[in-house]
Amino acid sequence: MNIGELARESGLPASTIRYWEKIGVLPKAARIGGQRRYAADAAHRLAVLQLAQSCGFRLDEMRHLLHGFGPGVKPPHRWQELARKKQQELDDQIARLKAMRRLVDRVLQCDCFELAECGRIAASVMELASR
Amino acid sequence: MNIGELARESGLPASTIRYWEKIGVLPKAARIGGQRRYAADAAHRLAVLQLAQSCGFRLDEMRHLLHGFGPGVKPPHRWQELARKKQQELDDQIARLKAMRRLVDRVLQCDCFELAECGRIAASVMELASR
DNA sequence: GTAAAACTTGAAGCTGACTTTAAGTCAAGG
DNA sequence: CCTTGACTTAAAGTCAGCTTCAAGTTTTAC
Repeated sequence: MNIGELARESGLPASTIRYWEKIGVLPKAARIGGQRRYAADAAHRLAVLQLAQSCGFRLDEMRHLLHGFGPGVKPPHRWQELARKKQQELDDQIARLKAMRRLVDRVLQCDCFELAECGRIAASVMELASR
Repeated sequence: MNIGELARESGLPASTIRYWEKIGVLPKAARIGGQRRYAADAAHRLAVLQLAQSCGFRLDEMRHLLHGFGPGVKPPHRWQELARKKQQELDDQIARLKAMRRLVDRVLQCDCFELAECGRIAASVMELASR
């Protein structure tokens, strides 16, 4: 499989695949005549990376994700610290977004002319300040 | 009030206040001897903007937020479209994060050596692909 | 009156994650 | 064999949202 096919299969632009390889998120691909060749599971690995990315992993965190795989070591074991930390971050982020959702609700119910005299907005501002 | 006092009151760096003015998120402040002077409610307006920002509004969206205020028009009315759209965005993002949380859970319970043979990860990837 | 602190501006620099460009190399079809 | 399309690289450009810098001006305190 060359990079174009992998791009089509994974839904990522080829430029992104090259970029991920360049910064070490992907291992260096084997070359034939200078061009990258990928095994059949490459798309699967990319899918895992896309999953990780959409789970809020940054590229530098993702660099460590695929390294664990190999004979003798169960990767999830290596992932545990990373994943638990990320779980906490996700929980925090969900809580924050829910708070935002409530604030937007409250502002929508507001009916006043002046910012300064708006109790709902003031309350929201207080709530915000307390985080 | 000069920019330094406003910075202390709002908790924002002066550089950010200047930047927000420059890109039109804040109206141009009145000047005395070339230096910005602010009325007492300026900090409150900044707080509203910080609130909006932490509700996920980007700066270009925030540009419209303070415009509604003035005699005769209730700002929340103007905000409704923006806010409802943002509510939808927030709901989507919350749903996404919850899905991510489940996926990280699942990966943590995984116990296999190879990506390709991992049913849990594969299932997560499917779930990802379906969004 | 003078020195320090705070202000002013425009421009450049920063981070993260790419995308685009330029100039060149390789591969597949006819 | 030749054209066309896909590939290669390094380097520069992009976006958001600032921060930092340099050089100069204004205010404030003594």
